[in-house]
Amino acid sequence: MTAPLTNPGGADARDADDQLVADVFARGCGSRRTLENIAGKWGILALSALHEGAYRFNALRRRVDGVSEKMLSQTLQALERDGLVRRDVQTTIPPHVEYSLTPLGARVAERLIGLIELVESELGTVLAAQAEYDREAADRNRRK
Amino acid sequence: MTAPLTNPGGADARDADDQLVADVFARGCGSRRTLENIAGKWGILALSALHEGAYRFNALRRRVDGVSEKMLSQTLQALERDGLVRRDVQTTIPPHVEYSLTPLGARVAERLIGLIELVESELGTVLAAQAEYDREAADRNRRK
DNA sequence: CGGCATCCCGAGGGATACTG
DNA sequence: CAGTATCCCTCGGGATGCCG
Repeated sequence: MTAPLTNPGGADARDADDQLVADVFARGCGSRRTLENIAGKWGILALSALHEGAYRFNALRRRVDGVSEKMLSQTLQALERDGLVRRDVQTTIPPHVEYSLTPLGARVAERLIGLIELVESELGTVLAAQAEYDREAADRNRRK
Repeated sequence: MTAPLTNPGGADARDADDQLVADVFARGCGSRRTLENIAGKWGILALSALHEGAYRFNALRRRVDGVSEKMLSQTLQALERDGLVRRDVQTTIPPHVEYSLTPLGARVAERLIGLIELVESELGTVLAAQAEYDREAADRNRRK
C-alpha cells in the first residue's frame, strides 16, 4: 500500500498535492487536538473572556469563576502554543503579565461567543427539556 | 441582603422580574453545564455529525472515530436530556435506534460547524505556531 | 443491534507550598 | 503578582460481559 487511509500515529494527512487535509472526525488529526484545547472546559471561557479585552493572570482567574490556578495556567499555555493567545511580560517588580488574543484567536472567540449567547438565551428551553426528561425517567422507574 | 450576587449552590439566578439570568462565567450556572455537554470532547463531534442527518448508534460510532461505546452513549443521553438530540426507537428485532437533532440542536450544531471549519482551515497556521513555540522553548532550555 | 453493569487503570485536576 | 512544583485523590473513560 502507498498511503494509509487513517493515521493512527497522529501525523496529519496530506493529499496527492501535499495539501494539508484536516478532519476533526479522524482520531489523531491535529485539528481535533486544537479543537479540544479551544472547546475544553476552560478554553472556551478563557478565549471568550479575552475577547472582552486583555487580562492579567489573576484578573482573568477571577473572571472565569471556579478555575484553579493550575488549570488556567495550563489552558493559557496550550492556547498560546496554538497561536490563539499572546502573552506579554513586563519584567518589573511586581511582575506584570498580560494575556490577549491573536487575530486568529479573535476569530475563534467570535464563534465561541455566538455559541455561548445561543446557549444562554435558550437556557429556559434546555431546563424545561431536562425537567421533562427527568419526569419521564422517574415514571419509568415507578412502573417497574 | 435580598439576593445573592453569586449562586454557589447551582440554582440559576433570576432578576427582580423573575427572568432567568444565564451566565456561563458563573460557576454552577446551568448554562455552563449545558455548554460543557455541547462542547465536551465528544459532544461537538456527535452534534456536528448528526447535522449531516440522522444516524443509528453504531453508524454514529463509526463516524466519530475513536469514541468508545460507553462515552457515546453517555454523551447522547446528556444531549437528549438537554433537548438537543432526539432518540427514536423501533422495538423490532434487532432493535433499531435512530438519533437526530431537535430544532434547537440544529441551531447549536450550525455554530459548532462554523467553529470546526475555521479550525480545520487554519490548521496550517496553528501547526506553524506550535513549531515556533516549541523551537523557542527548546532554545530557552539549551541556554540554562 | 443497542446499551446498561462492572471492574479497573491512568490522566485530570484540586490544594498547598515554594520561587523569581 | 505570576507562576512552577509537589502531592494526592477523584473520576473519566476503556475493556469486558451480560440483557432486551
